[in-house]
Amino acid sequence: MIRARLNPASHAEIQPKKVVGVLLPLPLAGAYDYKLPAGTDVPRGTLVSAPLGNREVLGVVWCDAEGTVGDNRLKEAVPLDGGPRLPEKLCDFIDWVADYTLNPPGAILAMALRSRGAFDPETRRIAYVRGSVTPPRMSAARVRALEIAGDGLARSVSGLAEDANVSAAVVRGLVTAGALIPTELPEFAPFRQPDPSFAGPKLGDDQATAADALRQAVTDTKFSAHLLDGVTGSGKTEVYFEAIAAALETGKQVMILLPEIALTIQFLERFAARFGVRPAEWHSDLSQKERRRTYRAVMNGEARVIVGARSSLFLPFPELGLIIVDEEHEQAFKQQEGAIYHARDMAVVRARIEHCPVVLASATPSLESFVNASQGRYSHLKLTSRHGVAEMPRVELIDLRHARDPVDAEKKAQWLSPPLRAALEKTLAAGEQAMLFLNRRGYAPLTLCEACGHKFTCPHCSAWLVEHKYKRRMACHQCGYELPMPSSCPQCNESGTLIACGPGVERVAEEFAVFFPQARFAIASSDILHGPAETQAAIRAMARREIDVLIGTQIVAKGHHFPQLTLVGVVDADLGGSDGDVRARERTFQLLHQVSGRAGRAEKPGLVLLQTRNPEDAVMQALARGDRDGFYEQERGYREAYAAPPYGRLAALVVSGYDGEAVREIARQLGKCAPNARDVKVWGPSPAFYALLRGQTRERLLVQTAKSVDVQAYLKTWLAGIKVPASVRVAVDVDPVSFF
DNA sequence: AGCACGCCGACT
DNA sequence: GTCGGCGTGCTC
Repeated sequence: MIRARLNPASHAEIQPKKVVGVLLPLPLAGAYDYKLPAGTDVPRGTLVSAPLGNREVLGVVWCDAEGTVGDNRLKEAVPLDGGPRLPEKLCDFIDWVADYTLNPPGAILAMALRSRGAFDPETRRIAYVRGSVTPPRMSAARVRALEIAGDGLARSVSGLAEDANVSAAVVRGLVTAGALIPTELPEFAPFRQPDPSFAGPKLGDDQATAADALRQAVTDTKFSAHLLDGVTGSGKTEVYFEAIAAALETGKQVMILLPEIALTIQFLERFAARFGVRPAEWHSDLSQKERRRTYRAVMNGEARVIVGARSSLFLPFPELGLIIVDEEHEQAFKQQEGAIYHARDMAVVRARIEHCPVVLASATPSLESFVNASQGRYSHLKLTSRHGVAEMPRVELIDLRHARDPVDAEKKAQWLSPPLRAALEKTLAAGEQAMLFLNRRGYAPLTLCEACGHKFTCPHCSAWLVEHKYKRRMACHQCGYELPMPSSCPQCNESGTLIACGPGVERVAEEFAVFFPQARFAIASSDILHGPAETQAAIRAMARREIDVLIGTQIVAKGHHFPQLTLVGVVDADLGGSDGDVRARERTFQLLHQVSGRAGRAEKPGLVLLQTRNPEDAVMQALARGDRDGFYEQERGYREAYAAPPYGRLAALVVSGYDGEAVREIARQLGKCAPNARDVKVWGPSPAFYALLRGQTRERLLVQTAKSVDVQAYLKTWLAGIKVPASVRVAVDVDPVSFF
């Protein structure tokens, strides 16, 4: 890091050096006091280079000096060259998130500074153009290189070598000979600007109404929150594109949050079709260089629209005018590692701080957003009709308790019931496509030995090993532990005694192939399709009708449009039904609703068959009746009755560490020393769902309070009363969404 | 997060 | 006798 020294004027020493609080991107309790160079003062947000121990770290001028450390011990922090500064509203946001999540502010700051070298001075690229000299000795390679360079474009040595299909040595030789002349280019190519009027929208009536409301909200330049609530295929994206257009027209920046990177690829295309260029991206897969480029472009305002994962929340937008959270109900928005936060909720907070609107879009909103909208805190923009002529699919339940094969059936099916098979047959005969959905990777979730009862479990996690027939291995889905598929039982050494229990997508596919040997099918799950490119290829194969049936997990649940897909079969609709999680029912509904939305998106009507053992269950009934709002109302009622969120607050403490006894001891102590307070209940400790995860023992405590209680204050008091050894970690999860 | 300081096993 | 394992603790 470069320390810029100001000119040491002779009387500078006389002036007292100003002392300020500097926040370092480290999990320290608070800001550290540093002196500033004599005669200087800089505002909050200014980036400095600060000596810490024997090294020099990046820091941010944050607050007034605390004065708790003696003046003689204070070191000097030097503002970076060029005076780069984080926007003050970002600093406010970081403080807010730190307070809310009970994390040290430095840990949150670290998330906002996740681009190494973002503040280093910009370098220049050397590129070469054709000069007037032609060297006396010309080879075929030289001729080719100079011919290519003759177009006037400036190229790097390697760039020209590649374009002309010559070696880099040839190019370097031409440089030495003076035939190529060096020029300087900016370090990065500039971002191309999205054009709000590139391709005007074609909106239906309710889309236009919603779009107008959002355009208005953007031009109001004040905080507002909007639930953009529309069934699958109703065109939510086109609607919020209009809000984006409005933001671009008024010179504001836009942040778009998507739950996972896999979805960004097709999003970029849609965006480009509307605005002429792809938006800038921000996610963990970016290279060092791309991060630096994008971070700088956001900070200097060159990047107008950023689409990204939850970490985009902490980018230094100087003039943010709109935040979009698409698929706002998705659990992937909840960061579970390190600082635990919910990106959707924090997006609302950032919008409040930035005085700009935030749009939460979903076909199946989170109950929290649904309640906020119905109570008027958010505007509720409903899109009711599907695009064009498509209608919502018919949903029917198959009661697995009765829909069995006759005992003497020749081929006895285990996972595909007779009604589902009949529907598949009919669909295939009509030349249409089908999808089978099972949210479980691999062949079988449990393998056991018939002879001795041995169950295959992960040595590092309290989880079963899942057989993957395709890879011929057993794998732990929690930590990635794998072993080759054994042929005999490791406990009793018997061979041929291992039996697969329960279905995974691979097993459903195997059964499907037995019944439909002519049908072309593909399995789509994250361990078979490696990365977005392969996923995209499978989706394309389906769209081109090279496949009749797609058998997949979550990854096929959203965002794809297959006009010929008229049947969706859900192999196990009860999966993940009742694990004591307040949100389990909501999640089942959301997932199945989303999967159902894949059927019948063009002019052909769709049919969805849900195989269940609980057809009376409210979730199944609501899905079958297509009564989404009825389900939400009922769910809202439960939450209210039990003072569950959003009618009460929850926070979890997760105690973890490799020393199981130490973990349980700290958890016990925490349970004992929980302060008594009005409207606060503490549950536990009890082992977490995965009591062992990646070798670490995990215990959980749950705090449930009335809405009026200051949970953060309660937790602070509680945690202050206990000394935790370094080998044990206590993570605070405010507003937990899962109980794993 | 680094990096140092500090107590217990296999090496020149 | 030392080099070095990573547990614990501090950095304005």
